[in-house]
Amino acid sequence: MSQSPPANHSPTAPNQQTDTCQSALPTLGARVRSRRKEARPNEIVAAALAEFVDKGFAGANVQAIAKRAGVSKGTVFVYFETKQDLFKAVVRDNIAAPLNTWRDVTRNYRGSTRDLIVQSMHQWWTDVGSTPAAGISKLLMQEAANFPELAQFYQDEVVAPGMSNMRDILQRGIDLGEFRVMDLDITGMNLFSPLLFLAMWQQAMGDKQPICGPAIDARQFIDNHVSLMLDGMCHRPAI
Amino acid sequence: MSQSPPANHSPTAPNQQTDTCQSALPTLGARVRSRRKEARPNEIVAAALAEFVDKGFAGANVQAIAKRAGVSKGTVFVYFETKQDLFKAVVRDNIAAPLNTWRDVTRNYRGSTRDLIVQSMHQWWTDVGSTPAAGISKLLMQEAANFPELAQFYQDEVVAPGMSNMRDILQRGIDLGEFRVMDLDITGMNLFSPLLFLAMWQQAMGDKQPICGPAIDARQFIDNHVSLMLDGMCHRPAI
DNA sequence: TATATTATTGACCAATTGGTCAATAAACAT
DNA sequence: ATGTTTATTGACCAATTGGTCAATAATATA
Repeated sequence: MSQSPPANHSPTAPNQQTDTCQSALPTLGARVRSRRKEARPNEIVAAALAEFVDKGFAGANVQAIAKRAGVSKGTVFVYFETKQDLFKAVVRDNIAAPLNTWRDVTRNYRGSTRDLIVQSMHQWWTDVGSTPAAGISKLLMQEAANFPELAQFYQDEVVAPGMSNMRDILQRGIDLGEFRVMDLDITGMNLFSPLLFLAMWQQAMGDKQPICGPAIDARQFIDNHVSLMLDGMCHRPAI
Repeated sequence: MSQSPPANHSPTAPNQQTDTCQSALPTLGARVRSRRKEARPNEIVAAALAEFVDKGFAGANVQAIAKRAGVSKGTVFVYFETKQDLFKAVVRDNIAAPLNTWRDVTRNYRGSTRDLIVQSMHQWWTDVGSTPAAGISKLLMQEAANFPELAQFYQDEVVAPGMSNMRDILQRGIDLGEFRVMDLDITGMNLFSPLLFLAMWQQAMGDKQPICGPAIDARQFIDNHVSLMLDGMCHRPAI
């Protein structure tokens, strides 16, 4: 599209705002244009993550992303064909890495399954739940309907492996005689969903303005949750 | 499509798309314009709920809302000053009602607290979690940062009363000697957050395309969750 | 130093869309 | 029938924004 008779410039020239870049750090003497082909994609994706998590896909502004990344809008479209492609790159780049290291905890664990669950959850919180990457969950929850292929990707790359890990943990507890027999899928979700919820909640209400009532302490939340899920709320004598 | 320089209009008249209404049911012989001042606001809010939940605030299109409501875009702006005002009306109108009837269950209950929890959760799922109103939670999770006053409103009108209800239930269980002593706030969130998560999850992945792996059965999910939270996963003899 | 290469830019375009308002037609009054 | 009121409409405007591309300046090369 666009026939663009550009010639020298602005032949018609009415009123038009310009897309000024205004790099983040135009300090005196600093190079005005820097050429760093290798670094750009990651910087742009990082900037885009923040903007998308903040505003959602439709609300995100490409120029704002460019500004955050310290480049012009044109540069963004050099490295990513469209806004949608950039969005997909953001999702893909931010969900793959942490999951594998998380699963390794399960495989190499020696102690009781109770301790494994506690440690596994704290680890997930440290590596994912408390990081900007947790915003991806919030984001996909909103945009899943508009990006079915991304939802599928998330399902395959995050949800399925995550649930598989939870099943492994529960099965280990059953095999070792610690836990009673139960439905592994449902119980896995019951066990893990409060963490996902807390992550999304803090993304939405958390460190911004003090919107939410009392801030929730993640460590206390997790410990209390595990205690309830393993021992229950009812009075019962220890075995 | 179609510049339509119709009749006397368009003095300047360049190329311009028209905002056609195209009412949902223009069946033959039907009145083309109907005047129903009283019914409009509710119809528009209902249509807007669906659109906002689907697309988010920024992604929602006022004309699409108007079409869903069977009116023209102009009519929407007769009843609501701006898109933001409409959004606020949607939130306000869809969260107040169900909560009160939900709390009544707690007040009037005679049986065991265990049964109260089970019934209360199933009731919430029926009245809220499984209805379009649950989309509000998903929506606010995304837009809270951009609408701090709405987030505060949600906090005051939904979160605080909801947590208060959970505290009442847990305290009842403790007073009746059913439950051990625990932190009411944290435990309340631990107990309820899986339901909220499931509601948002099904809003995002649920009945649309079969994106998600296996569909989650809410009844089974709730029953399993309550069983875990009250009795725990560990082997223990009944008291 | 001079020349070739290319990463980066920003003015520009085209399409979308929140919001306006004079014209219109459905109800009501006489 | 005739006139008055007003709920509804849709053409229109103005601002925003995803996306383009010829010009530009930072490198590499000769």
